[in-house]
Amino acid sequence: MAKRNEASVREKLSRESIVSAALELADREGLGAVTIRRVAQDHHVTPMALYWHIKDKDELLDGIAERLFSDVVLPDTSKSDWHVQLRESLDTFLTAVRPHPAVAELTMTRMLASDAGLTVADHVLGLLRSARFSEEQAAEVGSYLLCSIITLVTSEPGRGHLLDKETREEAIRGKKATLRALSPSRYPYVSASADALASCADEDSYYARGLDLLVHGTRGVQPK
Amino acid sequence: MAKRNEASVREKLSRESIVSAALELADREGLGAVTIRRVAQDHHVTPMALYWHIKDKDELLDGIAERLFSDVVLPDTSKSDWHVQLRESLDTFLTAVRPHPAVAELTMTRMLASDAGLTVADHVLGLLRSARFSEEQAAEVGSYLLCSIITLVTSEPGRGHLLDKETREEAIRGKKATLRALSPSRYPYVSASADALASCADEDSYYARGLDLLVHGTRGVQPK
DNA sequence: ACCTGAACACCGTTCAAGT
DNA sequence: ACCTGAACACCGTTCAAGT
Repeated sequence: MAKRNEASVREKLSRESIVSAALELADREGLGAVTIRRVAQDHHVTPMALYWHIKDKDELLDGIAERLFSDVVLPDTSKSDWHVQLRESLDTFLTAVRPHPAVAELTMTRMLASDAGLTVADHVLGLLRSARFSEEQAAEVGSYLLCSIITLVTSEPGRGHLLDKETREEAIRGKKATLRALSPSRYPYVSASADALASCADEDSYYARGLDLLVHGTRGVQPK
Repeated sequence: MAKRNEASVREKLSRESIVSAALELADREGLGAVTIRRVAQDHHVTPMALYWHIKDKDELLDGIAERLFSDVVLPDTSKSDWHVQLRESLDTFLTAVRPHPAVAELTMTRMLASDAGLTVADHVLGLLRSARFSEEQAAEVGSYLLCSIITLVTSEPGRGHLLDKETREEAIRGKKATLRALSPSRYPYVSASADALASCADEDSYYARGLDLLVHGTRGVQPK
């Protein structure tokens, strides 16, 4: 077997293979690198070839978002309290999204545009309805909660959409330096928290606290 | 006085006037319409003229984000409980951002990149420190809270980044129809909440509940 | 100091044409 | 059914040149 580069290993052109290539590209080089022309290159094909399989670039982005949603493995509805189940469900969504921070934002506007996304949304809405939220309240809170999970990922300190490890650490060092150089009299709290603002010391506790905040918050606005 | 169109009314070229033009353009036609070339047109000037006043497009976006932060009027530190003050502070940020939903997302990654943004962040961090959050916890929770305010705006149901009123209402009607057409057996809760998922019935209560959720959530993760 | 003209290396997309 | 070639209307940005 001859050595093959990643491009030549691409399977036959199809909607699925196009989405896969785009997702991998985004994971490696960021969403900005995802270009009709670049994805076509990965398949050794002209840009226009893609248009046989997808309507336009937006449909490609739809496909990526759908991929993330279909990675969510919803827990079985159990006998636990609704807020325990809610935490589990949000956690599984988080687990699906965390490996793909560069494309996470795509899911925010596309939750109701695919079967996979609808399934996740319906599940969360169901839990909220079981906690006496009205149809309207469940809709607003539910979609906000899912978007907030995305925000947790995209706003994680130290995630500057930078991809390769060295560049990222270099950027974090720079950010720390900048923040530490700030006037402690003008920005006492920011300069005191400089390191933590530049990069997340412990990802797991960051995400755990984020989930706790959202679930506690939801309980706080529970009707009745 | 002769009638003048909006373009001819533009003042002399400067960093500030460029940012103003870009912000107005984004408010009218969305962030995608903000282009070096379009902003230059508004000033009756060639695209390259802008590069005398700004380094590149990213600096222009920085300027827009800074504008939003400088619209925030932070409340005086009062004798209220920290969580009451937190709610007030988040609310003033929300008030500053709500008129500019199309550019709200720009502030998420630029909070610590301008004096105005740093001032807001420092204020929130201070409140959290007063509630026994550690430097690290305050950093993570504080920046997440501010980002969550943005998310509240950008994920408001019915905000499809669409600008003119008729097009937007047409889009909402379409969205409602699509969601209502969904199989009630597969997606019982989504179809029951179809209308509320497509558009926000009462913006003020939506935002009030969002703020409540975040403040309750923060209290829920308060140390000790 | 401030702006222009021409050019470069990119985009997404259409449309007629090939097989 | 599936892909190509050429073209169009856009981008951001550089660089030498003008005033």
